[in-house]
Amino acid sequence: MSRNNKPDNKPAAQITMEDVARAAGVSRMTVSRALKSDSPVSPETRARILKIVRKLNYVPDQSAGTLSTRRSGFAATLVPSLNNLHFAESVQALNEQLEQIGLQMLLGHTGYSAEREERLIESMLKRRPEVIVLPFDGHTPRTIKLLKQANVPVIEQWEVPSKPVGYSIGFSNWQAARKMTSALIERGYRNIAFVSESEDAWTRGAARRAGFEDAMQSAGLSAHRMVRYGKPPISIEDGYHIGSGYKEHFADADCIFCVSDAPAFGVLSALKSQQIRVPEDIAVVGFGNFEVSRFSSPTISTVEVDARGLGRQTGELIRRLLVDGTDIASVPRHIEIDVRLSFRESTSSM
Amino acid sequence: MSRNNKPDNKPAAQITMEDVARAAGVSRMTVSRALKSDSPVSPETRARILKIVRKLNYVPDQSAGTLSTRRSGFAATLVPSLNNLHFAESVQALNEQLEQIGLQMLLGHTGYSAEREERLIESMLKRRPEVIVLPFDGHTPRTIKLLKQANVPVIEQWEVPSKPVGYSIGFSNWQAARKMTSALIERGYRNIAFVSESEDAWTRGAARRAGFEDAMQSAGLSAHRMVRYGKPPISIEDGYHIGSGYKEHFADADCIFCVSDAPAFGVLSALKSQQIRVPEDIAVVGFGNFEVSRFSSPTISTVEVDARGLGRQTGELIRRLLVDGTDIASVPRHIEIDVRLSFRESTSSM
DNA sequence: CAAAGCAATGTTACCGGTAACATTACTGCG
DNA sequence: CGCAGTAATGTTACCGGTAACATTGCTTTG
Repeated sequence: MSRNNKPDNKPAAQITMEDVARAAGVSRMTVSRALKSDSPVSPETRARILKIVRKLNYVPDQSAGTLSTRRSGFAATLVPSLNNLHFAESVQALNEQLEQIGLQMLLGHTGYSAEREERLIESMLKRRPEVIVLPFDGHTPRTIKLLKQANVPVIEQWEVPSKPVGYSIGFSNWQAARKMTSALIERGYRNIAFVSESEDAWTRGAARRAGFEDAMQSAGLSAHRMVRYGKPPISIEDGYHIGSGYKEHFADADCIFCVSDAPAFGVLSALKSQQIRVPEDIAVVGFGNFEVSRFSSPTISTVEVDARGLGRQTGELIRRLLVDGTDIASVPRHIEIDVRLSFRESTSSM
Repeated sequence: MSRNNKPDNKPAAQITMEDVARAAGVSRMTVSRALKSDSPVSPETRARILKIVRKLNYVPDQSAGTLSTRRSGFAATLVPSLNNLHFAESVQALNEQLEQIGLQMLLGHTGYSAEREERLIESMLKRRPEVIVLPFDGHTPRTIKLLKQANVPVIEQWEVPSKPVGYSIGFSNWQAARKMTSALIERGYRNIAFVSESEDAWTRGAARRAGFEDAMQSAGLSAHRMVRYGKPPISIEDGYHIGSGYKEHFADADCIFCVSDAPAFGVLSALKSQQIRVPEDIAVVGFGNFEVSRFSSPTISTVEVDARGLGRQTGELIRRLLVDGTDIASVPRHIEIDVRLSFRESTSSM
């Protein structure tokens, strides 16, 4: 039992299926079958093999399996950043679904850069993922080519793509911001300022800003109160900095609409430290329904987005595409995530 | 050029190295060499091959490479949860380092469960990771056996392991909490309450609680004011709930030490809504230096922990172990992350 | 000028699994 | 009783790369 025939004292050779087969007195193939629950192996043989597998702590090498079956078991997943609870939560929810399907997530973050995205995709394609999940922020032409050539389902998240590569799941940030802006106008606000990142050419933030502008202009109001500061993802601290420039930016404004709850909280904090009352002197509005917006004082009005739900639904979509015997043609190309306006203490109730 | 000999109209065959070799009129091996920058290939041949590679959009299949070289290029990474900015940030920082080294992260979250951790490790071992990074929260016996048998560097993060499997990086949560508690006592607080999760048997929260208890007892004070609520990771909302029970839990306390900044913010928020003044009526202290604790009002005293730094240093450790020609024996088995006490407005300055 | 050295490329075998087909030993049935 | 049918297992080849060694044609050197 404790013999050691092989004199290879180099890299402490891994146990292979061959070792298990030898110990069980069967062929490799039978071991392979014993490990697949639906294959025809006699119960006794299977039991014997599984016992040996456990004893030797044998762990199959999936690279070899992948090579043969041409199924990698990988789901390539990109997010803009993990440094944002929304993305982190959606990744976590997606990961839980993937585990159930038996897929391993390959994670990367684009850092809001289309070039980084391209590099990441290229490097992940080497792993032959069975599905590719990525944020829609606009892609480089080469990225699009790579995605198409990969020949696997592509799922774009968060924003509704103008020209979808494959499937998509999310909501129109433009419309959501427009809706919130219109609701604010309806509540009597006229001089609304908008706070967003300074470099958001490709992000959802830009779509929100455009939605804000459209709503203002449609109502005959000016959308010139624009504050751009901080790199995405814009932080509480960035918001605090912006809020500290109240006199400069917001002296004649009656409401500050922020591109996300993080800067909204920061703005709020800065206003309080200047004794400016919210919502009496000025209203503050966020986007995303981060936990902090529900427990700040005053609580922050915001656009509620269900990030966990988005991750979960992405997982369900993948299941339908890869696992279930679904007729692929019947799977919807786009899944709309609904958003809700939530008015809290940081805006007056009229 | 556009011939299609193979009649396999099933899975739209991927382009392989053979295809490139044929197009370039060389052998597979030469193509393989042309793609490795340090291999001896004539400049002209390499240029010709690379041109074809680009034209065909050839992407090598890394499973095949892995099988042959026995190097997977994977770094298995586990975190308790992504739903916590600390972990999310450390993962992001680690990922940035891994990319530079050319490693792909395999991510999983344990959900604070040792059984889930075991399952995840088993499944990741199938990918033959070159390094395994995981939180130290205590492991199942089988997990430890699997880790040792994997025969690759194991790095335990966040807490200093009692019996390290391999390398470790982090700090003693026990000592950090003890230090903060002692400092609070020194500042005159006597009736300090401690807020933590209800099910933290294996988490760093338990270590912090023990450190608190030890400091209190060493000072001859009672550590009986314990509030346990919420599942890890304890949230702002959990903190709010706890803070709402002020009369019940904290009527005779002069300070509330929370296991993390999230519940501290929630507690603070609940106290304010009950017109209880912080720090005049009672002090509030957190742990972790989350961004929110620097911008709440009052700002929250806390234990500063550099999560990004921990992730980055983990990456550097991996580089030393796998890439650099370092003498492995010279690599330290443990890297201590230093923590700092940060006193802000939520505690009186004495 | 022969022998040695070297740069560039090719050949063969193998990594560790699984698909596909082959074989073997039973079982049931006309 | 012989043959078809089936369950259990074995054999062979292959997935797509790369390690290791072989080969080829020059150049260098004593």
